[in-house]
Amino acid sequence: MKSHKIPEATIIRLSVYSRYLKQLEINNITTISSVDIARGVNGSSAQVRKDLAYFGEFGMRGVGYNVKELNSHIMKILGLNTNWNVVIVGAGNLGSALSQYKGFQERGFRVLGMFDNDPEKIGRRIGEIEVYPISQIKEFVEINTVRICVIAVPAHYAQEVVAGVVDAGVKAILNFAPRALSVPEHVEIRNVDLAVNMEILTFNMCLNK
Amino acid sequence: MKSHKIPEATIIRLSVYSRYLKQLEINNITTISSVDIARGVNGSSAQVRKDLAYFGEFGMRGVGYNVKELNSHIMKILGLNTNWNVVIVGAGNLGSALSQYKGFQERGFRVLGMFDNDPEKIGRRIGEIEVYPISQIKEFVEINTVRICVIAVPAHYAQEVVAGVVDAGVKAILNFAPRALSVPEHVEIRNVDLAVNMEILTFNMCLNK
DNA sequence: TAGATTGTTAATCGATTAACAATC
DNA sequence: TAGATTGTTAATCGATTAACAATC
Repeated sequence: MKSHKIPEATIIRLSVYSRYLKQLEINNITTISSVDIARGVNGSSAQVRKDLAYFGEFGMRGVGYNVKELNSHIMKILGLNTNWNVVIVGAGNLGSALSQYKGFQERGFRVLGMFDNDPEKIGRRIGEIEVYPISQIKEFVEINTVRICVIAVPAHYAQEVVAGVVDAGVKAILNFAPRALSVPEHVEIRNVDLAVNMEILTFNMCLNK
Repeated sequence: MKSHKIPEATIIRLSVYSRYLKQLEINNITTISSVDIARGVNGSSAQVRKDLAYFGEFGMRGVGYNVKELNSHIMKILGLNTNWNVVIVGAGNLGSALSQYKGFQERGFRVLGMFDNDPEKIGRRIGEIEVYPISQIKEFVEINTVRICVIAVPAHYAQEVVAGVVDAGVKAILNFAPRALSVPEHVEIRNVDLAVNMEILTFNMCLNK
């Protein structure tokens, strides 16, 4: 893996390619060209080849890529050759929905537990997943080697939750709270801001008229 | 609004600034500098000023920006000086959670109805919001002047849903299904891919060791 | 006037696209 | 060999950053 400085956009696309390749695998397609990958994901073939070139040579000139092989390379690049344990903080509507989200399971993300501070919610089960008191998160994360935490709490709690889970040893945070959060340098964070996405739509709709 | 070609990244940031400014308003802060906005959203002050400069001059040299005024300008730029009617297709866990999501309501997005093809779900209510049969979506969208549709169905249904809602007159789609969708040119689409976000985290975690 | 902060320009940086030699 | 498609380089395009004159 000759990682020099990989654009984040490349990583996003690799993840999309991977899902598309998985689909092809299921349909028993064995070989595909960069042109056809591009078609499948609404991209350009030059970009597909460039994205892959950051990591090696996975194709065969004149032929294309072996679907299964290429996907397995990409999965490895993304760190998905192993399962990842996840906890979710916030057992509200969003947190509960995420705990059941099939798209996580399919890609090897296992939600082991949810955490909340509401006595009403603690002890309940959402599907297979139990809601624990937030006070137990540190122990839980340590015992279960959890590296990823999803934050689905109201915005004004989010920074406090970060402090707790970072202390517990979490290395990556997926944040759904609409607020900028500070994390130590060794912790990865990504914000999924649902309203922002809506607002890009309204902006563009307003432009086009 | 001197829109020439605005980077999408700028729109995303405007949306984030806006939410931060709202917070300041609530705390009765009346004036703020680009440096302090940047601090509040983990950005740079040059970028804040550049982003705003695409749309006009909203500040006062030597002083800064009036919080309330600036936010009102940004809201207008984003098309948020009015409410938007929304329907959600897919009344599963994710769709249901989104229908209750406070972050949408706060920004003027009103979810008027949910649609599904599962007889089990049709007729149920999630909070205030009723689940209707998908067959009624066209009529519903027309009667209620719905412009935005959220797609929260399994990936293999998504393209079919697009056809239906575009036909019904929807102008913008927020897609949670992990699949590339084709839409006519006059329809805006944005994909929120939850697994992709997780995978950027795992990629980065693997890089850092 | 002195200090602060904007709006804007120019320089830098980075990502995408196009083109093509290599090669199956 | 002819046709196809990769991997890679160079050219283009676009976004970010730095710097500073304008001005409150």
